[in-house]
Amino acid sequence: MLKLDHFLPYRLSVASNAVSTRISLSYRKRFGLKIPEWRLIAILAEHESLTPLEIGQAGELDKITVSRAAAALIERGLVTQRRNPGDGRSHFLSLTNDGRALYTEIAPAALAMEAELLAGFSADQREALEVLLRRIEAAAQSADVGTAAIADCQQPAGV
Amino acid sequence: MLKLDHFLPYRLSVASNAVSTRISLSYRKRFGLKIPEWRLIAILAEHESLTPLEIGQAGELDKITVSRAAAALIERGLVTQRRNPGDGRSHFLSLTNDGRALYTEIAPAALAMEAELLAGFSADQREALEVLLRRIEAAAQSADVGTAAIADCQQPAGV
DNA sequence: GGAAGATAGTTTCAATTGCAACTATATCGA
DNA sequence: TCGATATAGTTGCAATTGAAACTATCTTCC
Repeated sequence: MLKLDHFLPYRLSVASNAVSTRISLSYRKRFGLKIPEWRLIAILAEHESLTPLEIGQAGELDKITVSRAAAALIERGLVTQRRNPGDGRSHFLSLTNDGRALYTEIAPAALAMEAELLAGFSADQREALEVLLRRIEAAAQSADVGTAAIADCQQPAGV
Repeated sequence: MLKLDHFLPYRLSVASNAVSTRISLSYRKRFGLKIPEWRLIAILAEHESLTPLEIGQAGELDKITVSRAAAALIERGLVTQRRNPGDGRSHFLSLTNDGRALYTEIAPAALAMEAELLAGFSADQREALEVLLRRIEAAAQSADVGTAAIADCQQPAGV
């Protein structure tokens, strides 16, 4: 019989919510960033210049979320827009100097938080955890396709 | 430097969202249940009769969520309320026969879904995953306390 | 070269969610 | 025993979120 307490989707959700709540609080309080905004900054920090579509693909964000996060960050002067010469519907986003400066502040804090969460885990355990999470994700997504053919599916945000 | 793709909170969130989305879709389509409603049913199936407060503690649901889920389930005749002789502010909730019948339909489906997600995982791996998730959850929550003393804190739902 | 359909991104509207305020009951202390 | 405070649960309101509709541009095909 099913025991909720040992049910994987439940445990996964509880763990993820605990982590998200903790991090979200911290980003918001210290930097005034919501999670999708932070995620957008992290992606741009790694990729220099991307279109909203590419950002969505890189960070599992739906296009609405990217659009709103980008608007907020542009407003704050952390991100800039450039025309995309190859496609007039689109545009490139990149970090401003201020955006980059903020990132160099946040990144260490984020890594410290991660370290705190993983304190006491061996390198092997960390590696194993990542692998397991990726496999579960893949299984859930492939199952999605079988369940309901969702073409332009929106995905919820998170950390 | 931080790589989002290998950042634990990110991976955890992405995996959890993938699973939640998949399951949520399935529960809603097949049984007309939202996630907190399903969770409430699962808890009552294991505990016979509980107050909303106890349900919240058992299932990491905040009191508002329990209240609304219970109202919806009572409306559908899947759950009943009984006075709590020991405390007039509170009441006991339990499954009706219909509720129990629904549970016996859903539980196997839920377990099948879990099995699908964990297909190819060894028993050791499953065990390890659960342990890791619990430890991360505990770490995130103990950190919470340090960050902001939140007494009657609300928690987001999930699967 | 222009109509038909596809795609990038934004906006609008409805549903969900959470906080804060509220009601009702219980407990504590003088 | 009664006033003050705490607790269980609900409700109102504001903020967040997502689906669908919309605008603008691009591509295809006649």
